[in-house]
Amino acid sequence: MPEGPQVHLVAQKHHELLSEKKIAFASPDGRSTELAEAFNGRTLHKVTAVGKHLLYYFSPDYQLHIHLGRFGKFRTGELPLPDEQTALRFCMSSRKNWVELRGAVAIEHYAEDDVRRLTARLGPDPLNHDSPDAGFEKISKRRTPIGQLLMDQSIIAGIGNIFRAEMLFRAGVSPFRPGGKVEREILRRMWDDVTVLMQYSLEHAGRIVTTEPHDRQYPKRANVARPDAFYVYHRTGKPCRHCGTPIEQEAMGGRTVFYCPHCQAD
DNA sequence: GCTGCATGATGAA
DNA sequence: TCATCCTGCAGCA
Repeated sequence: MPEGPQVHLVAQKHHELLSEKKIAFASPDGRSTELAEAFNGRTLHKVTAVGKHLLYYFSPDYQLHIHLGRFGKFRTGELPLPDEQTALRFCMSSRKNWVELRGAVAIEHYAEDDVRRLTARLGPDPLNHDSPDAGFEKISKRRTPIGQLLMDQSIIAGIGNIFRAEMLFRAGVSPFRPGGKVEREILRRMWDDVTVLMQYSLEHAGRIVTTEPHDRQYPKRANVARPDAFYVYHRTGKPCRHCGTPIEQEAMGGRTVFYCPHCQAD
């Protein structure tokens, strides 16, 4: 499900719901029993996000690291806990609220060093007001297609398949152009643009809308189902909104990239 | 009921 | 580059 903004939104929400509360943990599917026991009864102080990673801070050596992967999903509610426990990986609750987690890739006990290692291997995150220079530097040294580099979390943290496709279209850059062939000025413009798009998503319940104008009215649960939210993502065969050329798709690094062959010519 | 696919990431070859 | 892990749902029979 999640690209950067949705993860940051989860961090905000869980912080509001659970910070400064004593937390009870459970691992109904038994995969994180040990961790649940180690954290049980501790007080949560802060929830933050870096790229697509979540960090729950209890104390320097008791931090909880969660990565949702492609399918991870949270649900929240007020006690009592729901009966349905199918595929339920993890549950955190205060005296008032519960948070359930399914499908996540990582639920881990992090000490200070682990957190340092994580942040060290992630590139700048547009939502954390990082300087993009280190990311630009890496891109300019590579011959790998820019479309693939943008998905690499060690180059820029938080971008996923939707933002990758949409930011390239909005910049008129072909996903196949080698990283080193994308001028610094263009990189800068793409970074600024995707920062705005991600910020918008963060402020609109995680909805991603890259077409203009951004203030169009959308129903609450939109996205892939909203055909006019995107320029190219999942629009294979449909006419480009700018030039009418059919949108194309291609496999790139095991993922599908969508682009307009005319507006994003090499 | 089955199949394939989806906003992710890793480790082996 | 490929196989693998994770869940849910659309599309099909």
